[in-house]
Amino acid sequence: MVSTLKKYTEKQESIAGFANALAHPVRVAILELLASQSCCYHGDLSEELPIANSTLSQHLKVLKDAGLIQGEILPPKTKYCIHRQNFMLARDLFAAFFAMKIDLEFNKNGEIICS
Amino acid sequence: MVSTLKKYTEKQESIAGFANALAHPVRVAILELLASQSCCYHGDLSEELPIANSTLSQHLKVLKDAGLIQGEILPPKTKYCIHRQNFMLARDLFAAFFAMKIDLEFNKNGEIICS
DNA sequence: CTTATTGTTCGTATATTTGCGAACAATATA
DNA sequence: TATATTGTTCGCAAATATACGAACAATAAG
Repeated sequence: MVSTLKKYTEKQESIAGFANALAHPVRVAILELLASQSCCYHGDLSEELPIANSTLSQHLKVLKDAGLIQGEILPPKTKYCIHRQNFMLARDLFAAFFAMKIDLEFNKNGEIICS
Repeated sequence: MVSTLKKYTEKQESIAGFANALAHPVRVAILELLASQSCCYHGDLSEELPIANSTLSQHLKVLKDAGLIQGEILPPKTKYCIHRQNFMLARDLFAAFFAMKIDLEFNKNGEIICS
């Protein structure tokens, strides 16, 4: 890696990364389940979700790689929890992003007035 | 379509859909540019972003299909704006999602205590 | 009518995502 | 040691996503 030419800001990359982790409904569901129960075992999640066990493992890996959850192997079970600090980081990033000022002006027909 | 068996809730699907639109840094950048200038023409965006024109069109289509922006053809130019209502809807969905209660308990070693 | 301007769509190539079953790993138990 | 339990990883297939240049469409300008 000679030169790391950054095309986007760290923040943009971070938002995109977290968004990517949330870009599948089952992963949203997983996070909601983890949050509602504080912690969950793979087996608990498996019972609630309409996907194969191996597929669940993959989605959990995506969430883990994104930093939104953490896993702990307690053989023969595996315990997953929300990664509180990163989850809050994601929350703040999205909040800041969506707080962008959107100053649109409309004419009396409801059409947007552009400069 | 005989039966529409829903595997996930509407909200989960919506969050995943909006997240998918934000899952690429250039699309985050596009929204930031659109917000900062209220409106933008394709050409304005093209100058700011490190991608080919045709690629930009595709990303704009993703954002449009997700409902986050709206486009208006004013030949020979095309004007894009943030879709204010849907943008705010996305903001609220994410805010509600991230507002989930995460009640984790920790022991004195900083390890998470699970039920 | 020809040419220039501005974007979109098409065709193509490559990479990533998603999903599943089978095989495997690690431990506990009989 | 054999067996059961719990998940992960592997291998494969199908679908999507990403990117680009070329071709195209629509209008304005010469």
